[in-house]
Amino acid sequence: MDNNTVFIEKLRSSGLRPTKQRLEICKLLFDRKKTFHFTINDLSKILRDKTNKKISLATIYNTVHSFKSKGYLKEISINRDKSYFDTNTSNHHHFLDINNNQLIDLKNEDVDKIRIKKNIPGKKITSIEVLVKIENNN
Amino acid sequence: MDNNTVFIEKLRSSGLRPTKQRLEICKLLFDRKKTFHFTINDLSKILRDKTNKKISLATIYNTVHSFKSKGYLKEISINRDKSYFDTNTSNHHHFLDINNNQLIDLKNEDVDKIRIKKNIPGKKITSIEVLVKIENNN
DNA sequence: TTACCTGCAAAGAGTTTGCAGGTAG
DNA sequence: CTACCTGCAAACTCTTTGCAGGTAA
Repeated sequence: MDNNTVFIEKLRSSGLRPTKQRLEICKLLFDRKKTFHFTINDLSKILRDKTNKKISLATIYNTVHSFKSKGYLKEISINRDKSYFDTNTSNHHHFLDINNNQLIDLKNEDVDKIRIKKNIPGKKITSIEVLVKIENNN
Repeated sequence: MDNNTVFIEKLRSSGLRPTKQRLEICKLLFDRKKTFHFTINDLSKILRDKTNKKISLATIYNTVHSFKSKGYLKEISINRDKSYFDTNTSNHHHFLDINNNQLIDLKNEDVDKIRIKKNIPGKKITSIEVLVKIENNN
């Protein structure tokens, strides 16, 4: 199964038709070995540089949000300036370098298992996210 | 030393003159036993209800931000819709109830000490924040 | 009196939405 | 052919800023 088929499948399963623009987005997001952290604005700029034409924000937003709903992308809340997305959808934590606002994945084995000793009646835990802020040593 | 004196001191040490409006804000933020989590919008509404007049957003923003810089308030990033602030400025973690977007403090002893086994050369860790998302059990 | 503050309204940034023409199925 | 998609621009939300009159010291 080649990449293009995979992308079309990803789009269809997210309830989206495979269009030229969306396939470009897929290529950028999913055709890579390493995790990719990005904002909508990053994505828009990279797409413009790569394809030499503008893919409209409406398209980028609807595609990214559909992927997020389907679980193909994860949203990370690190500040309220922008939304950050992560192509690594597994459970994992992050470093945030506050000197350049860059996210770095922490593998699960890099963090001891976290045990929460408090329980809220009637509620269950759905996720545990650790954000480790780092800065230059100087 | 009565509360008012404390508030005036807090304002002055944050580089702000004690004005009627700012003292109202102090009363709301610091005259309480339990931690208070709020957004600027919450604060604005509560102040309007309490004092029966509108304290302008400009005043609320500049006061809250000065308190934050001085370390009297802490900002918490949980999503990009709004900025959340916390009157508990000690190191601690949070539950986020995703059914009602409510924050609940986790005392330090409720979470095992977190050890990060990965090291980024040239960088040092400045903080470790855990966000535990919870939802209704049903 | 002087520097700072307040309230208002306008400006900004990121995101979302409505619409008219275009494309996948 | 129909439903969905694209690009554009306008609308929205939260936050920040500029300004003119007001207030603390």
